[in-house]
Amino acid sequence: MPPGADAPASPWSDVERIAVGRSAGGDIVVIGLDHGSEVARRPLTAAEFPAWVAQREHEAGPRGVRWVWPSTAAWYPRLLDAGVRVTKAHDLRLCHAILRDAVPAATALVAATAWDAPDAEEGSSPGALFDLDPGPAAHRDDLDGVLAEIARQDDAAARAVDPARMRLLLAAESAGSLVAAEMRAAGVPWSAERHARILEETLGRRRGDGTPERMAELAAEVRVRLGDPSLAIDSPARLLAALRRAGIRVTSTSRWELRDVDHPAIAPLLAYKKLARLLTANGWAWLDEWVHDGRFRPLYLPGGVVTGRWATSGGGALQLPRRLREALRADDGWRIVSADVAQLEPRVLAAMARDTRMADAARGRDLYEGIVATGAVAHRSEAKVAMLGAMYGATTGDAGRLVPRLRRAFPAAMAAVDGAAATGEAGGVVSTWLGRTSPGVDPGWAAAARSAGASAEAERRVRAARRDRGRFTRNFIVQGTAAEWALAWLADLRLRLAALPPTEGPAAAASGPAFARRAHIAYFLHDEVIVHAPADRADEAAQAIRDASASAGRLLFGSFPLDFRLDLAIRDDAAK
DNA sequence: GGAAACGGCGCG
DNA sequence: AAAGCGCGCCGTTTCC
Repeated sequence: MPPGADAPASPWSDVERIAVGRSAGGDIVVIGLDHGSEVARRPLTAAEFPAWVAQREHEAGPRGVRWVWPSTAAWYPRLLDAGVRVTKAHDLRLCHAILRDAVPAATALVAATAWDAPDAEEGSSPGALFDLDPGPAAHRDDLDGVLAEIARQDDAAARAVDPARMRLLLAAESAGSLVAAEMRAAGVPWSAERHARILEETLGRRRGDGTPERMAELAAEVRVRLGDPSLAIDSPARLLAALRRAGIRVTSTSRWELRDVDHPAIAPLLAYKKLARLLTANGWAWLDEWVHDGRFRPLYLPGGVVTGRWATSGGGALQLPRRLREALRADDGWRIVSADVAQLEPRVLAAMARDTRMADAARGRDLYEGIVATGAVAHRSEAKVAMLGAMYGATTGDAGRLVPRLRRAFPAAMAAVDGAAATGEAGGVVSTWLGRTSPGVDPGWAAAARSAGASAEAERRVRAARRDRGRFTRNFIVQGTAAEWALAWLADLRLRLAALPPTEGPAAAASGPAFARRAHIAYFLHDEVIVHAPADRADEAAQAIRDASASAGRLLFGSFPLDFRLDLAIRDDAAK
């Protein structure tokens, strides 16, 4: 069944496409791609480009324009810096990667190697003195190359297993690239003062040597209680040796193993590790490096994870400790509107597997409570551990014991993940709902499989590798489809927010010219979004988040009767 | 002396 | 020492 066979037309389809590249002389060149386009091939200087884009968007009206460019990361920031946003894009680099893997028949894509290179690092900007080789990322800008790649991708999308779904995926991935660039431009509103206060409350003041007081005290305590005055507590190997000398039988120094040990050194050690983690990951050095003018500006990498999830580069934006979220504060006269999806992955699994029993369990309530209500398990915590176990491939422990109950209660959903695992174990490729494919097996796989009988050890390794891969493909279809839902959510949300009128209240100057007066997405973490909204637009922004989640569900899964519930809050930081 | 691997832990 | 997926980043250790 096509996605949303009975769903509204994609909000991302049927718009004017304009290709963007560079001439041999280095000028920016734009050219309309549609039959009879009014946009003839036209050179523009870098100075002219933003205004021309803005004018074209204006003329196109609410549907906007789809800008087909080599990479959003390379082209969009300069528009945003000029205060210009675009409606839609097609990111050739990101879409190349998807199509290359998902449509093996499109052999022309496999050969087009310049499109496989990552975007140039921000630091090594083009034009850096002595930089003789501009790198593959720059070669991609050549307009003739751009047009050739567009032709290859159009052809490949048409040959996809399901062209409609694939085009949706390409549009969603590209929309994600716009959101990523916009979030970087606007930044996460971050109070360095709050952050520093949390650090000092938790770690203590910094001593002369830079070590925080509280950490130094805890380290000293550990040394005393282990009877090892010179212990290098930050070295796992030495710490392990010291623990064993003290008669503590552990095989590693990780928290989950130390947790159960009864010894006076353990409590201060665990406390120390907790503080050390905060200091090294998000301490004063992080604050100095990453927060400026009240904003944290991470570099997001859409499609950076095999499943289609985003990654980040630098700053660890996707690993911010929960307790530091207190430092995420709205500007004066603005609000933080935050929303996260309740049980996104199980819901996505229910929808993609067309499991109406699981959808019934999920509708209008906490999905885990719904599972309890079916009688499959007795408690919410069991439902959760069983569900996670089903999606991750647990075989032992509580999860392994509970998964069979889910298999009986929700055969359709479980058949989907079990089938994906079986395909993976056999060396096959699986795909998400919209058609992103899992990586194939590496060349060593077949050779290893042949050697399976060679020895008991080889046999064991091959079996383990098969099971590992099965767990990966099992999870891939769920995590990857959840990432697609989230992209659809973001894509729809950014257009809804862009349609809200600008505030008449105070501007958020640090969010840059494109967003200083408008509600904008400030943070995204797999199944959670934070919007920075002017106070007079906060309610509308919250509604936009809800509406976008409903749209995303319809876009991917049509009328399949399942809701995606949100936990949503509008926070007034001034009131706290 | 720098790159890569490792142990550990933060997030979903 | 992980049973059970996907990441990034830190400090230490090891390798070249």
